[in-house]
Amino acid sequence: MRSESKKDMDKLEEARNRFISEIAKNIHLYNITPSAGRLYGTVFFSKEPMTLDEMSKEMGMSKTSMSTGIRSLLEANMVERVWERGIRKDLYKVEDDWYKSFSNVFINRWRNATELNMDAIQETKEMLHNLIEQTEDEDVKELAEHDLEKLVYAENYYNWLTDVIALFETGEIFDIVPKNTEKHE
Amino acid sequence: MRSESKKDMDKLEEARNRFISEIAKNIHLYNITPSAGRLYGTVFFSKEPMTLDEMSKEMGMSKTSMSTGIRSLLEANMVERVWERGIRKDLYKVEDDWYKSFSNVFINRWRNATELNMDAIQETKEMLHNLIEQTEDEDVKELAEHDLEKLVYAENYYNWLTDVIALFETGEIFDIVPKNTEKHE
DNA sequence: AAGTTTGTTCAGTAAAAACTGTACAAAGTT
DNA sequence: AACTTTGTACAGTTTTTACTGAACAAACTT
Repeated sequence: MRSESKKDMDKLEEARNRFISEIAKNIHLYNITPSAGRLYGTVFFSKEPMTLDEMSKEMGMSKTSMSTGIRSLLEANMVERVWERGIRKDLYKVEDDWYKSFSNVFINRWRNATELNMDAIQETKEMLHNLIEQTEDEDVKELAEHDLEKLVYAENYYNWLTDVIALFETGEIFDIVPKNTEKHE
Repeated sequence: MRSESKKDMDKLEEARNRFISEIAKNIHLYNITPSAGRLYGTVFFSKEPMTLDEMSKEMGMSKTSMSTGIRSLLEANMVERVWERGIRKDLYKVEDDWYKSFSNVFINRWRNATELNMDAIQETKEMLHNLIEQTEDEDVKELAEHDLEKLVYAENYYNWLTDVIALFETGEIFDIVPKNTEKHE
């Protein structure tokens, strides 16, 4: 290999690294660690699907870390496992529909939180209703009623959020904001 | 105070705690620590705006933690400072427009990440263009061109995301998904 | 001006999370 | 059946993050 090519290959690495580092910095929005973010970037630029061993070598990190990193990326639907005839090792490539990746993450995370919060609201409301019914302490009663109002507000908010999430779930969002946006003029 | 009232007050605390604990569990979606989430819940149920000292006492944590916790909530627009005549201490209450809170968090976090990523894409593209122009290594050239294609795709995706974010920024989202949703039937 | 009250900075500590190497189980190869 | 290869569980270590108390600065009170 000529030293010239070597230098050019380094420049390519450098360019890729500029983008990978930025991904690593912002990936926490997907609840993914920076190093799993670098892993994502590495697989993103790879021409072929990668094995855990290749990732390990490329990243200079343990295979164990690759395994856990890839799993978190898989769970976020940002990476997928692919099969290739004659290859025993697991192969991974990035999910190539980024719109889908984003939607998946957005939906899963917010819907999950929303459901749990709504359950909590229902339970709390019930506890407060019971308390109001049985208490003889007027102050407590008043406080509980005040709390109930706040919870009803919260409930409405979560209903709204559920509807927003549904935009992404149904794909309706792509009617509102079309996918094939060309570069803004 | 009668022992009966004491027990009822405990029950109120218990009910509130059910909701507060759930918030604490899911607040990481806003990049906020669980304990700052509990703090939010505490202020949420308080009838009056609270001081740092009151929070400290209520939460059984240091005032320093209250200070940093409140700051993170302030930055997320989830809490606001209020003024009351004759009171020297800083008073805080929860931002009572949750739709606004959500939008703020959503907008700030995603727009910021999107801008940084788009900057990185521009820079990386430039680096790759330069490399393609000057390299004599055909393999490197091919790889760089391949990378460029991927970056163009990413660019389109971020344009789309920018438009989605704009729905929330402009408030257009409330035309699409109306706020005053009554409880789903 | 001296004395308080109040919030924050900072250094040290405690708790949590990320990473590694070893050991092992499952599946493939001989 | 013995041997390899491959991915993951687990225990220990390192790194990062959260929390605290002491010291301090700014603003208010006397």
